[in-house]
Amino acid sequence: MISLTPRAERLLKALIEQYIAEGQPVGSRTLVRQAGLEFSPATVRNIMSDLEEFGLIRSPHTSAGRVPTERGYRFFVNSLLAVKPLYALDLSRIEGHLLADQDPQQLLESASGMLSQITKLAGIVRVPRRTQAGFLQLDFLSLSASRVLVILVSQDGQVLNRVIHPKKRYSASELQQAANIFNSAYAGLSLEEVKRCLVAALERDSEDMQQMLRSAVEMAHQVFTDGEFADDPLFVSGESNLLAFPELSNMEKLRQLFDAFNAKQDLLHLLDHSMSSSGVQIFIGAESGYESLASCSVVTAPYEVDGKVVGTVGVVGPTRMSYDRVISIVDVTARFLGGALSHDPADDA
Amino acid sequence: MISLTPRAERLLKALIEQYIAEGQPVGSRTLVRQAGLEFSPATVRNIMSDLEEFGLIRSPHTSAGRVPTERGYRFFVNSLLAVKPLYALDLSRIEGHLLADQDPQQLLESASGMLSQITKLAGIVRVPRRTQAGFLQLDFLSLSASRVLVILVSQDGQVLNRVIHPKKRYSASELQQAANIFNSAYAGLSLEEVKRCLVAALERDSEDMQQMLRSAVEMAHQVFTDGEFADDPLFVSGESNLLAFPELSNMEKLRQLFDAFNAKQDLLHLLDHSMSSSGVQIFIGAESGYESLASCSVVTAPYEVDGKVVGTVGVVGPTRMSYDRVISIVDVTARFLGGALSHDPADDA
DNA sequence: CCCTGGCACTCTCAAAGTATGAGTGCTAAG
DNA sequence: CTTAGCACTCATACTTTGAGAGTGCCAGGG
Repeated sequence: MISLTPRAERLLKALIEQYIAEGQPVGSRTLVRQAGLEFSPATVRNIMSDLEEFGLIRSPHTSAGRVPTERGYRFFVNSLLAVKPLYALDLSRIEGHLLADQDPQQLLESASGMLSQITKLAGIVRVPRRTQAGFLQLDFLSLSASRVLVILVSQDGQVLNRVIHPKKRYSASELQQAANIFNSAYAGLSLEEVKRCLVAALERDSEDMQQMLRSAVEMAHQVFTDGEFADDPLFVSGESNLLAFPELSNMEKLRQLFDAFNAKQDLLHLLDHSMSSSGVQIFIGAESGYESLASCSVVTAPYEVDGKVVGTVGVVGPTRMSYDRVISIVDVTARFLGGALSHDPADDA
Repeated sequence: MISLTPRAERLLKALIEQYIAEGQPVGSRTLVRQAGLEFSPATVRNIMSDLEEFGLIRSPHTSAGRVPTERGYRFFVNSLLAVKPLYALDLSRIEGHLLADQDPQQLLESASGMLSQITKLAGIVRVPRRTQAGFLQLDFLSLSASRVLVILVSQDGQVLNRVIHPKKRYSASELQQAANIFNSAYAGLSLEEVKRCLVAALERDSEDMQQMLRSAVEMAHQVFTDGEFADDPLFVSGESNLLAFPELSNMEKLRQLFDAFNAKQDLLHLLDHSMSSSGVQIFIGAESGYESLASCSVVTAPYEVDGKVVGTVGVVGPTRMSYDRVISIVDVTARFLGGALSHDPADDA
């Protein structure tokens, strides 16, 4: 554990705040002037020297001021940061955006857009995992002789659809019948449970199973396997905000970063990981463990629907970001979003 | 109309091809050497001088070679370009990508991804307008007391869903009944016709209309108005490919460009416009009419499903792109995509 | 009349030199 | 422990210089 004198802490805090605000390496004199410190630049230099030994700050080169290291940011965030309450303006903006429309998908998407607008960074929202949602209805629709459209609806209003190609051909009424079987058999279960039941049904000896039921199971199983959970479960917006930061103007890295936004793989892992703990989480630079997010920080917070954590909202930006402001915004957004998505018993009061 | 001597045309062609290949202003000597011309650099300079007067090429500065202007590219594309047949490799790659899966949404998305991969530019695909698709089924599902999930399925397998908030509360069976009314009344119509019918039904005096039917009409109408056609009708991919082009490394412009990709508004207009004419269309630089696409070119081709133009595929890149190659690729992609989406009578042969 | 070699000229780019200023580390005195 | 002072370092900006690429124009030759 790093332990610093109160003075050193104060200095580090001032330095990081100054650097976050200006983006330039900050020197001893500037720091004294700007932070109104009651000791001299020389003293500041001595303290800075200590901080540098701790690995909290570093000089980009011999005679430029100091810049926080990732470790410095981490210490700052852990020990020095006083999260300010949000301005009423921001609060009302968040609330306004999240109440505008109630369609879950739209809500999630607009949450992402809102995050990027307010923070001027990239906003990300992890869509609730379908596995946890409750099963509501399954539909089979015949599109052509060999193509059947399967529509799966969960209780929270999410709709998943996929075209499958069953080996055998089915009439419209057969399809209807199959759907009915499922809808009565699986009513009220979670999608995860439904999936388990399907696998179990498949493994059971099928001799005594109605031919129809068996086909239905096979069809439904096709829906549940293969890529089902990868169905665009992530909203990203405001990537272009990141182009404004000079520290990210390295084309090579920028490209990596944008590829990561497109592939979504890394981000998904990160968000899923963040979903397991509660409250705001912050990944500074390499802490995220993803090459593509080097020199970026990610601030996330899981959100709860009806008391259960189902997804995560977050923000991606350069390590030099206003952590206090971003943290509040992400935190509040997660709360509001959860609230807006929850099934209030007094639903339409 | 610009008319050039054959020699000047040949020279312009060589110059533009050289510039497209290298990205550097091309001088008289390089041109002679590279294109194997049988006259001297001095002669080339004289001709270049003429071409410059025509506004087909220009010098970035006094002593750099010449660079094509937009007008030059336009002339090149119109009169000089010999579209090469595609390499078998590319052909098979396109075909492979577009046959991999048959789900229409996935197909469109993978077409966009494939375009960006093969051209190393940004790929865009305009999703078929729902208005033209045939109506297949409508479903009302009650999510909670005041929220009803409406699922609309078109004959091509597209699924549209939206949550509405009817004023009155309905039981599950009432909802079912309403859906039945629609499904029988509107079977086989196009969505556009369905919409017209709904509006007409609303305007008709409702005294003699069953209360239930009336509510159903109102509900369905809610689905069809408000944002329905704006439902993400555009796939964009490979934006990050554009980061690799030095001519687009101006952060300000880059940002504009990426915002255009996100907002999708300008692109949509452009693609819709391109849908009205047939065959490959090319917008060079300012020709597109959109500020954000300045110094970019867009190559598009509409695709047909069952003989009707329903959407557009395209590619966005810097004005300096391999038009011949890109044109073939976009053209072929449009054809394959249309084919893959069409309902072959021998559907599952 | 068109082509070509030659030549002066222009302009960018890169390298090298120079000044400047911000900032440091160290030391010695308070 | 703090502070003032001083020598030192180094990035940055500016200038100079030379090289190289390329042009425009002219005058001679087919």
